[in-house]
Amino acid sequence: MSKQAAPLTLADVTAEVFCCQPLAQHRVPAETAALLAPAFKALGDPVRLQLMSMIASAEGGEACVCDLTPAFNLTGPTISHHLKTLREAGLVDAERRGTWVYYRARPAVLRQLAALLSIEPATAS
Amino acid sequence: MSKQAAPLTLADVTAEVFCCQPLAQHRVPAETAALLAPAFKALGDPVRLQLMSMIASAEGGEACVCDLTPAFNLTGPTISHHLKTLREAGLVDAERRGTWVYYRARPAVLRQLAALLSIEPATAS
DNA sequence: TGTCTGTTTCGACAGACGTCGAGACAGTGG
DNA sequence: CCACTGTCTCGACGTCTGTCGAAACAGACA
Repeated sequence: MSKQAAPLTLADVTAEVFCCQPLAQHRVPAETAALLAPAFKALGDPVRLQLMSMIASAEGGEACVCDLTPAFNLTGPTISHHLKTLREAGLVDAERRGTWVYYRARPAVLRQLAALLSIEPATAS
Repeated sequence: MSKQAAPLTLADVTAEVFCCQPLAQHRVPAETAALLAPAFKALGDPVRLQLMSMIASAEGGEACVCDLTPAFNLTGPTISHHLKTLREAGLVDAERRGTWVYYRARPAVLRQLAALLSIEPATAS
């Protein structure tokens, strides 16, 4: 059961725990890169980027698949596939409540990614 | 010459000009998603994430391909391919000086991406 | 000029990705 | 219990991606 072999993804990480120095200050080590790259890859599709935004900006902090799907000219299975990708990347959590499934963003993970990309205004400017 | 058809990438944008509201505050419109997704996609590979970091954190703000390549167990052409990807994503600029080619990060673009992912600490928490 | 080193382009290949249709599963309501 | 709706999984398809080796290109230097 406990597949130790699985390379450990962001989805497993509590995200508060581990930390990222800004990209431009310290070289990202290989393990960190391997951990974080899938999250960026997940955001690297226009549809998923919009999905992520719709979920993160939804009032109440969560969005129903039934609201997400009609916003695109794509079939249900395709949207579901993209949502799964976001889930596996650790960017969102899903919860079923009755008939509908709700997705909500994981702010801590987004913050980590933002911190990694952050660039301090040039020293003393 | 002026291929209007070309969908306009981040590499063309001055990056100071256009702006990104944080993902979690306003829905990212489709055009913005199409513009920014390639940048995230480019960062969505562990090798490129490390390359980006090595370039951005290099002293003098630039890194030589000759320093980048030996840091990976990959062939020269492969590294060159990844650097091209970063270039086309608008994340880095390249300049040839004599024998060597130097890459430097485009901080404005990184800042844009960071701003997009940034999450304000929950209002009054 | 010719040769050498550093970098990129080209062509090829296996594997991953985005999309779809069909079907399976979950919950609600008759 | 059965039908209906919402969501996900499965299998398939064409395309894109990461990697390589071979070859082309660019500068430096003898």
